[in-house]
Amino acid sequence: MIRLQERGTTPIYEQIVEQMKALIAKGAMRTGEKVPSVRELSSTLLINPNTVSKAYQELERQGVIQTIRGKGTFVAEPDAPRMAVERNEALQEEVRRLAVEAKHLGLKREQFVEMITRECDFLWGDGHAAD
Amino acid sequence: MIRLQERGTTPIYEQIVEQMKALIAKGAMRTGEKVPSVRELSSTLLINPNTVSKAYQELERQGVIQTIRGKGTFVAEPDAPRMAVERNEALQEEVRRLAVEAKHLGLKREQFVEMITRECDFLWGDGHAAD
DNA sequence: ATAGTGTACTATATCAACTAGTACACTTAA
DNA sequence: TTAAGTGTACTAGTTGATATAGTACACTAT
Repeated sequence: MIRLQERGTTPIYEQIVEQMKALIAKGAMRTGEKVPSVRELSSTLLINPNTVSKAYQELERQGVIQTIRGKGTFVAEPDAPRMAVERNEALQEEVRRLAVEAKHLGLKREQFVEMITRECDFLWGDGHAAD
Repeated sequence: MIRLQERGTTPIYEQIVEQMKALIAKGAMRTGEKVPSVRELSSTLLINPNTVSKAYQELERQGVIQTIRGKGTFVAEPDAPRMAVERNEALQEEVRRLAVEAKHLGLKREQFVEMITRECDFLWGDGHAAD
């Protein structure tokens, strides 16, 4: 379900955040579904419970999941993304970075756009659906 | 020319690398042009010369600039991107991350594609030129 | 009661990033 | 030759994020 990369400097809690968001975006986990408990996931990944807790707190801060004390943690409803303004600007900035990187790699405009389009097909669907 | 963000955890040397690549991709600096010396840039940005040196070494590793001992550092020719395979895979991965983030932000497919297209227009040119 | 949930807290260890200072090898020009 | 400017290498030290370990608390469900 979640695989950690030992190599590289990306923090464990960030890897959990990204992969959890990817699973939800792909539809592998759906709204209201229960995610693994802090202790369960920490024992599966052989890491400290505090590290999982930190990841879950970040996910909740972004509105991706919702925690209920004593019950557990669940996938939140996708209607109200929090910090939308700041994260939108951050997304803009990352798009710029990626385009610059693509050009330095020698990619042509069509190659880059095609790379994006392929990923969009996977996430949003192939055709031109409403969402 | 280069502006550092105090806030945030992004290392200074990485900010220099990214901004320098952006300047070159935009055409603000052209092949063969001299870039500021290590000591000059470090004194301008009020940072340690070693930090600038580290950024320049990373840029040379990526084939973006070329250093000549005793003479200075210059924008390299864009013909031979190094580490192309690894960096291409890294670019793929980042594209996935961005698409996931965009979907979590509630963006529709067309909005995301439009955001990309706008940046491509800026870097590669508006029309459908060969490059 | 008991077990399972998320959370909070202190303490500790590790490592990357950054700074400071010094020194060396090289190129260019006076 | 001398002086100034280039990139580079090295040691030493500080800071902050990351992760771990251990303990404890409040809540929920059975």
